[in-house]
Parts: sequence; structure tokens; C-alpha cells
Amino acid sequence: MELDERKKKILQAVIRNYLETGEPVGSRTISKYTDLNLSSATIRNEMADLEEMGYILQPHTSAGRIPSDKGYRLYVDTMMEEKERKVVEMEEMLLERQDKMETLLKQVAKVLAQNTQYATMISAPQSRGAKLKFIQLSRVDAHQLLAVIVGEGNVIKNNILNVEEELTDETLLKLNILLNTQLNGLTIGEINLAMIAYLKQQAGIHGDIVGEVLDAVAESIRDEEDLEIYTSGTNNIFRYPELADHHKASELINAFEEKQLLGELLQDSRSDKENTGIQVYIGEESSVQSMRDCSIVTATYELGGGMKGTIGIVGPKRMDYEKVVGTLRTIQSQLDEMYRGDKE
Amino acid sequence: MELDERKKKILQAVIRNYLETGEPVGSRTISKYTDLNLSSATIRNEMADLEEMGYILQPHTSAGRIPSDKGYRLYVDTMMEEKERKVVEMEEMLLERQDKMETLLKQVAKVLAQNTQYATMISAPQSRGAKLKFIQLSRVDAHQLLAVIVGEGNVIKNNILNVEEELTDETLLKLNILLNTQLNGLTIGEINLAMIAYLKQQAGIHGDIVGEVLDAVAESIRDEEDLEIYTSGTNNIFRYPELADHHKASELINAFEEKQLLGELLQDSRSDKENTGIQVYIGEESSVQSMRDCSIVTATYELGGGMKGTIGIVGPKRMDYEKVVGTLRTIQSQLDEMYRGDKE
DNA sequence: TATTAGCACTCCCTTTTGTTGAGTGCTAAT
DNA sequence: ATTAGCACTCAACAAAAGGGAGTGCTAATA
Repeated sequence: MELDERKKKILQAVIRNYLETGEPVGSRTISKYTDLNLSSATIRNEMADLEEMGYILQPHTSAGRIPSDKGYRLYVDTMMEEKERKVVEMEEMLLERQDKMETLLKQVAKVLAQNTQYATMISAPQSRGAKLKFIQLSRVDAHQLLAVIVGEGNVIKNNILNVEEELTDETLLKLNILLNTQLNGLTIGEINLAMIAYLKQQAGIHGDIVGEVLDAVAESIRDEEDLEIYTSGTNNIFRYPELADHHKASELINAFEEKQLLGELLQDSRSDKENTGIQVYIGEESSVQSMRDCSIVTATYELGGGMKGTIGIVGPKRMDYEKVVGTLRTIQSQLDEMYRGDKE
Repeated sequence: MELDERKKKILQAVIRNYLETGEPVGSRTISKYTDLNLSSATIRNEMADLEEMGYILQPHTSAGRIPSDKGYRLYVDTMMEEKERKVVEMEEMLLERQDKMETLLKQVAKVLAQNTQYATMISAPQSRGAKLKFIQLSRVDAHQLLAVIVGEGNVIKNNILNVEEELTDETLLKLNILLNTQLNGLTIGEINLAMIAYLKQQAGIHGDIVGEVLDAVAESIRDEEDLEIYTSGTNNIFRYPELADHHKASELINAFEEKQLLGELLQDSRSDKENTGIQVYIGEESSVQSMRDCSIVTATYELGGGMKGTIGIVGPKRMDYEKVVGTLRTIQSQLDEMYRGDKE
């Protein structure tokens, strides 16, 4: 059977209506709602075909139809009309420039949740892409060093290193010079074991102690793969009855709290990107079990210099895809603008 | 009417039973459950008295009794038998010593949630109580300085300072020496405006630029009053039907996400402390509206040197107070031990 | 005088039974 | 190919009925 133009129109009407109301859509509704001027009986026949083709389904006999995952997919891929979305309160947020990445991201998540009424998450840009700008070891205690590492975009990492032997001031100074001259300009991801081995060799005479410190520095640079994620609006899931029953809600909230799975999700969505950097997962398309009744829209953002992070929006399958995608586009460009603003 | 020994026993029995089952407790149950050897009829009379006195109440005629807030209060104050609680997985956690405060606190929250099956929160110790150990300004960029401030217990703060004029290496070095000699040993809370004014005076000749930097340093030291809070086990609230309906759950989850109110709550509970540092808020006793159907148990912990934080556990009013208080005590002493372990 | 057995009564909870209405599929007419 | 008409289905709501746990009261008992 072929999906002709009329069937498409009817499918689209069913989906649009269902997105709005959340109620199964009947033939009579469609007959009036569209400009097709067809009787409900005709629509019924068409809808039976659409069901057979797998685009819509009946929750039970004698109910209207709701879109299936396949139906949503078709809609998202070919029938949706994106439009830029005004993002409320975004300007304010941008006015007070955030020097702290953390604050900025938390705010983005919050604004997004308020605008869309869905649950949102945002992953901090991986620092491994950022170039090293400055590194410094300072003595804090007899056996403790503080390593401060500053990357492009002023991403700061601290680490307390425990060292067995005491270092002289001179050694420390030399180490600092060595580290800065050798590592400056490299991205954090580039500082690997080979690099460190080379550094150790450079350090030469100081041998053990320096080696120990360098190892610790290397570890603290690469270590922090924990991938921070900020979430907001989790309680929005209660707005959608299809997600709000105890079991599902509990699972979802847990996923949002644990953040482990979210991390993987956002990670995945970054790798296989399309040209636009926006991706939609409908129902079981995402790997997260507890979100099998949800749709997830993710967007990759960039703060310049390879600092890429991902934003995710989680809602019911009948989420307002147009609005969400539109909003995400706006945010993407706002963040981009913000970065360029930073540079000038 | 007097609350004699027998009435107390009955009240205790009612509460104990209700804590377990969550169902209103009838006279027949008590008659069998206790060793009082009284018939249900006698118990009924006594229960009528207890109700008149306000310790228990009937959800509706012909139902059993449930404890009132006043009843719970009496129970918590005089009838509860605390016992130390083994905290599962706590040892493991302590074995891998955490140098990062953040990780430690997150873990404590998690372990606590798993052990108690309630929602938990923990506030990071206020850094204002910590003594300054080390402070350093470094040039990151032509117009950007990085201030690193290390307090006792290796609490680290970073801040990027923007400066108008460029500083010479010499000035920077002098500033560092000045800051370290003058501020070392003071608590972060003690570094106030007067102190800074004095420093400015000391700096003397350098005038403006130094003043600017000092102001920025002062700000970054005292600024961070945001009071970080980590939560865990929010979804545990779904275990308790009396909290799990959409409206209440949504409000609660929101409170846990916003963290604003939690902060005030934990803050309050620290100020008016009893000798033990553990406090119980039953129902409306806490100021947080969305938690009027909950009980909250808070405990103050100390990591030495005035570094005090607060732990909170939120559950239904019929929470297992004995277990919760016991568990908190255990955690308190474990954290204490941990700090002492750090010192030796 | 304190306790208890007995009993009528209350009220929630669950199940049952109707009733309604939106929606369908099919058939026959257009 | 489209549509009017009709019988049928089934969720959702409401009213009715039954069951049961628990109470308060009264009168008997130790």
C-alpha cells in the first residue's frame, strides 16, 4: 500500500491533534479539523490503512487513534515545520555575563525547562578539547602540592597532589617552567602518557620526585572524565499523565538523579551527529530503558575551541517537537553568540 | 486527664504499629500486640482518652487511630530507643579516601539514602569557618588574574579576576607575599572589609591597581555563600503512598531540585542546636511548606576546624525515627573519625 | 470500681451493575 | 470513490450492594 498525499495529510492531522490534546483522535475530529472536506467514513477507511501500515494505533477497539513510534518518526523527519522560538528570560540571563561555567549551564537548563515545560539536562563541555593555557604547582603543605590547571575559556581544574619527598623551591620553580613551556598550547586530550614520558626525560636529573609529580599532574589532567551534568525541571514529568504514574516517574527521576545514564545518552548523541547537531530519539530509540515512554531531543552546542557539550530535553512522546527543536536552535545560537561576545 | 504509664504504653504501641504498617491501628490489634493483657474494649476507652488529649486521631469514624504530630513529638522526645546503626557500604566508602570534598559528600548522601530508604541531603561545610592556608595570584592573561585560595582541609576556591591595567611581575610577587603573610591563619569569615582596607594601606605606593585586585580577592573569598547542597534518593518518596500522589511528589521533588529551601532548612537547624546536634522536625514544625506531610531529621557534622555542615533526611511522618537517628549518629562519628584520620 | 463481653452502628473499600457516549467497521446507496 | 446509516464495542463514570474492620455504648462481671 502506498502512503499517498492524502494519507500523509490525515496522519499529520492525527499527530498534530494528539500532540495538543493527548487524547486518541477520532475520524469525526479529523473530518472537521482538516480542509480535506471528507466525511468521517472516508477518514475511517484511510485511518484503517494507516494503522495497517503501522503509523498509528488504537489503544483499544472503539477508541480513536494515536501515533505509533513509526508515525512520530515520519512526522519528525518529514512533516514538522521548525521555527525559531523566542526563549523567555534568555536575554536577562545573557546580560549578566557568567564567568563561571557551572552557573551558566545551570541557568541554561533552568531557562530551558521553564520555556519548554519538559525535563532538561545539559552536559558541561569536555575539557579535553580545550587548549592548556596555564599550569602551576604550588606548595601547600610539606607533603602536598596544589596543581592548578587553566584551559581555554578559563576552565579551571585543581588538584591536591601528595608527594613523598619534599621538593625544594628550586625544583618546584623548574617544574613549573618545564610544564608551562612544554605543555602550553596543547589540548588537554593531547597530554597523554607518551607526552609525560618525554617530559620526564627532559627533567633528567631530578629523577624520581619529579617523575612522581608529573604522573600526578598527568592524572589530574586526564582524570576528570566524570562528565558533569546539570538537570532542571524534572518535576515537569508530572504534567504528563502518561509519565506520571508512580513506577515510571520514580524510574525517570532516578535516572535524572543518577546522571550516569544521562551521560551516556548525551555522549552517544554527540558522536553520530547530523549536520544540524540536533537529534530526536522517540521511545525505544534511545538506549535508556526508563525512558522508553519518552522522547528525547538533544542538541550539541559549542563554546568555541572544541569545547562541545550537549543539551537534552526529555518529555512524553507527544512532546511539542516543533517548539522543542526551535527552542534548542535558539539556545544554540545564543550560546554561540555568547562565546563570540567573550572573544571580542 | 493524666497521661499515666498505661496510656503511654498504649500510645507507644499505636505509634510503633503505625510506623510499621502505615495503616490506622485498631484496639484489637493493640490488645494482642502488647503484653498488657487488656481486652480491646479497655483499649478502646484508653484510646478515646488519648484522642481527647490530642496524641492520636481518627482519619474517620470507625477507623483505627493514627498518631498526631503531638503524638509523634512525644514519641521522639521520650519514648524512642536510639541505637547505633550499622551503615552498609560505609566502610568501603571510607576506605578509598576522598580528597575531593564534593565526591565525599555525594557519597555520604547516597549511602544514607540507600540505608534509610528516605530522601537525603547534605550541605557542604561553610568555608567561612576554615582557616586560610594559602593564597596565590597568577597571571593567566594580559588582563586576567587567577586567584587560588586554599583553606584548611584543602578547600579550594578559584576565581578569575579581570584587571584593567597590566601588573608587573614584581607587583604580583609583592602582592602574593603580602596576601600570604597578612592573611595566613585567619578564617575566611574574618577577612572582611576592614581587613582589606588595612591591607590596601599596607600596600601603600602601588595604589589603585593593587586596591582593585585586593577588592576582587576579597570578593572572591567571601562571595561564595551559595551553600552547596547534594541530594540523593529523592525517588524514595514514591515508597510512601502518603507522599506519592502527583501534587505532593511534584512539590517535594521541586524542593529537592531547587535546593534553595533545603538550604534554609539546613541552615536553621544548625543554629538552634541541642547538645547532640540531631534535630527532628515533624510535619508543620519545619518551615518548608511542601514538606508539611513529612518529617525531617537533621544532624550537624563537623570535619574539624569549624568546618560544619548539616545532613538532612526527609521521609513521611511515620518514618523510622529510631533507625534514622541511629544511622545519623553513626555517620556523624564516622565523619569525625575520618577527619581525625586525615590529621594523623 | 475497673474491666470486659456483646451489640448496634458507622463508614471505607471493593465489587457489581447499569448507563452513556465516542468511536469503529461494514454495507449499501450515491 | 465517497458517504450515509447502522449495529457493535468498550472505556469511563455513577449508582448500588455487600463486606469488614473498627468504634462507642451499655450492661454484666470480678
